[in-house]
Amino acid sequence: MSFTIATWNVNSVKARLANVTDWLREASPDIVCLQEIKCIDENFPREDIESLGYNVETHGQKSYNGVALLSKFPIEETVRGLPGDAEDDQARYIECVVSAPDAPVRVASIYLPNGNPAPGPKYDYKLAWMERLRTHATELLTYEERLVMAGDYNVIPRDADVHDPAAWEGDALTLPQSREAFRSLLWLGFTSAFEQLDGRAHQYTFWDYQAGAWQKDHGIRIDHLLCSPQAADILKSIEIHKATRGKPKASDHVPVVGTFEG
DNA sequence: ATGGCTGGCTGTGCCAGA
Repeated sequence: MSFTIATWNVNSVKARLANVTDWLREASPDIVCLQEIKCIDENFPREDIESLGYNVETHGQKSYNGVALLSKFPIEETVRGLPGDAEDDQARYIECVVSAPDAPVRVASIYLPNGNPAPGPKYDYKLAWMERLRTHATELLTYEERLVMAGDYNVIPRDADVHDPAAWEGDALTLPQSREAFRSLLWLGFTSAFEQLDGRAHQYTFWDYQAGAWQKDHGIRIDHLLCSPQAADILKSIEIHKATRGKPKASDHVPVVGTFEG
């Protein structure tokens, strides 16, 4: 039996509620990682989502950031916040164990810091956050279970993942240190779903609201699904739901959906 | 084009995003 895991940075779940519920109805993903919900847990439109058949876990924050995990399957346990820094109050990580068909799958919804301007304190925070993620992922991989870390990584992995590499030179999303930190995550043993199963150039997941970026297809690919070996073994396909970017009141990101055969 | 949209907020413009 197959199931799907999606990731989508919605850029405010309240402003995007109609887009989100429309897409959940049309695509009917089994597990969904949301980022940038931009609201506290109490204000998440829980009933609207639950009525579509989802269990809901949130890790919200006022105005900024905020992540959530939706699942048609039961959610057995939840971790809120990326371990490793008790001082960090930004809601950028939630992890759940979900009772997927045949076996549990551990799923993390990740909103990695943007890091601009670089250099500077925001870039330092980004790199420190990536190092904490690497440490946590290293521990999770020792469980040898199905693990998918999906989200907005705010890293453009290759020059082929941006319309004009020169225009992004020096940006925190492309700097060599950012790419190296992303690659070092993969080297732990993760499979990046798109690069493994598709890998084509210029397949974007984000288009800026400004300067007609969508109309000119000036995008970047920064939303990724990273799979542990046990998850990669059952990964069948990966799809970027580009059409959602053309809808009224669209998020600047689109969903990315992986299909797994349990 | 060193920021041209969009969202949140206690705001009457500013910060953040990528």
